Amino acid sequence: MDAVFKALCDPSRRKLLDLLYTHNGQTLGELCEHLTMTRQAVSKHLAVLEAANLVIPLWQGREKLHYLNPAPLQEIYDRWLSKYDRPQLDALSQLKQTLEGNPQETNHE
Amino acid sequence: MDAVFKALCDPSRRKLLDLLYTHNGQTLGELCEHLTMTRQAVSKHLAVLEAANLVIPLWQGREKLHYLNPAPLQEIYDRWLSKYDRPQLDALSQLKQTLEGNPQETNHE
DNA sequence: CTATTATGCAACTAAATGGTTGCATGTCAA
DNA sequence: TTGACATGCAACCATTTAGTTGCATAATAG
Repeated sequence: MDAVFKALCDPSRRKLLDLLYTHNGQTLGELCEHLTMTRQAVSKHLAVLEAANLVIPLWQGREKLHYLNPAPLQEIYDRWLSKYDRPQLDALSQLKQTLEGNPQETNHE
Repeated sequence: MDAVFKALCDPSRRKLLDLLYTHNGQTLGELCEHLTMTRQAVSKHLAVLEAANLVIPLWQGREKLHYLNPAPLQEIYDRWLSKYDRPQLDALSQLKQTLEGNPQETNHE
């Protein structure tokens, strides 16, 4: 899961995922057209995405087609993000209660 | 949003969020007890989390209480992650169709 | 007032990161 | 077969990052 978070923290890599979202199965060359860095730099980013299993490559002759795999994103949500989704966790409401001197479980002693 | 992704990519910072999830409003010193690095290192991590608005500090005398703010996580999901949640985007099924020679919209030409 | 406690600030270091350039390899087309 | 095209590999560089140590400041306790 660490590899997925690492992969997502770079904006260029998130852009690559967005590009594959709108047009799946693109080659390295095609993806390069939408970024301002060299082909090798894009290739490295794709390697990181592949290592996180977010992109699955398929060789077709001399072309390498890149396919988006959203499964790790789903896992990130299910196993980490979803537990923070409870609105009652909202810090501001808790702060308000703290400032009101209203002691409760989640407060510091 | 970039700040939030950056904040999340470090496992120590995710652990801090988890610690605040289980016990909100902890001081720097309390949080340090659960990590193996120096107080200053933890302090830096908390600064990153504050910059991303994931942690909201509240000074109480000489103690700084740290409160979890899950709102940016919700935003990450709503504005970025949620669009990848459609199962039909699954790369493997697309690859299968590609390999079956079944041309479709989402394919490369 | 003095000690101790909780935190902040600044400088430094090692390692990771994001990018480059140059060259090699394999596939397709004429 | 030859040349162009798509990609990979490796070395290198600059910046960021994650951590350290040392010292400063402010609040509480005795």
